[in-house]
Amino acid sequence: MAQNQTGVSRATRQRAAISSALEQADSFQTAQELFEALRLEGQKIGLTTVYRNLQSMATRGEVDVLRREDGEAIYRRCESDGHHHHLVCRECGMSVELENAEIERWTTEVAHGHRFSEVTHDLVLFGLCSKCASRRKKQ
Amino acid sequence: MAQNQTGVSRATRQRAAISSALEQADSFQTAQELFEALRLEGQKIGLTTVYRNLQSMATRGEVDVLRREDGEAIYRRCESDGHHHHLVCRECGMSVELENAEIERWTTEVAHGHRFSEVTHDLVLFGLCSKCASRRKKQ
DNA sequence: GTTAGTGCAAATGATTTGCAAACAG
DNA sequence: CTGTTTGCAAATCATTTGCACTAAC
Repeated sequence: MAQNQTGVSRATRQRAAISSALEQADSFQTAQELFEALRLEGQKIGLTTVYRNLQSMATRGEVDVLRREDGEAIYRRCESDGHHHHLVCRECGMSVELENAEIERWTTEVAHGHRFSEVTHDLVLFGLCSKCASRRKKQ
Repeated sequence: MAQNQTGVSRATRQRAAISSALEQADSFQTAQELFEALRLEGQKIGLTTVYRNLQSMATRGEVDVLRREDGEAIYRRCESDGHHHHLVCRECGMSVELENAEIERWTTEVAHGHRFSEVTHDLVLFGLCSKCASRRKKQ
């Protein structure tokens, strides 16, 4: 958890590699997958470093974190900066960013109505993208 | 995963105890918490049994399963039988069941629009219930 | 009696942590 | 130089699995 005391953050080769890998990906992926991808592309990096950087990036809001149906965390660098939702392929992780102001309104209203405070919400749609669906048929 | 071959299911003391504990609870709780609660009330039961029963109950739709923000699974026997959403206190697990037909419509529409199939969705609101909020202020 | 269900101990798998070495500024 | 970041190995922690035993029906 403890990052550092000065609040300064250094530009390391590893962090750059992780950032770059995230930029290119259009899918949500697990820390382990990201780690393997980086190793395959020849990067020298440790799994721990991947976890630590993803965590700090998530804290800074630089990446989005979701939970797969099995509970494993998946990460993605999204296009839109603000709050939004996702439609995610449960097979390949490919995802689409979604927005719906109506839902935002409703959740706020409901939260207040039940006297809840500090409410956040997450809406995730898991399904099978068309690519994965047709790949399945063939086999 | 493999349950049994006949499809028959036996009424055991342990399953009854779990069911009863779930009936009484108005909160989502982890398997471990449920296990401890059962032990405290004097039940002789194993943690594995709790996990296995929760799993089969979830499969049969007898309990709802959610993921806490840290990824841990939480369970609850809900009032409404059909599909619904939840407002959950992140401190005590207390929860409210929610329904919103508009969201159902929208998610289906969006899923189709992006050519996704077999789409399921989950909307969870995590917050602080009024009890936990006031408990916090006092301390 | 048979077979489903239980429970312990051990295995698994993701994520975290301790700590010494490597590196950025 | 000085403090941050890394990376390995070891520790955690939830969850699952193997297997011998117990208990439904």
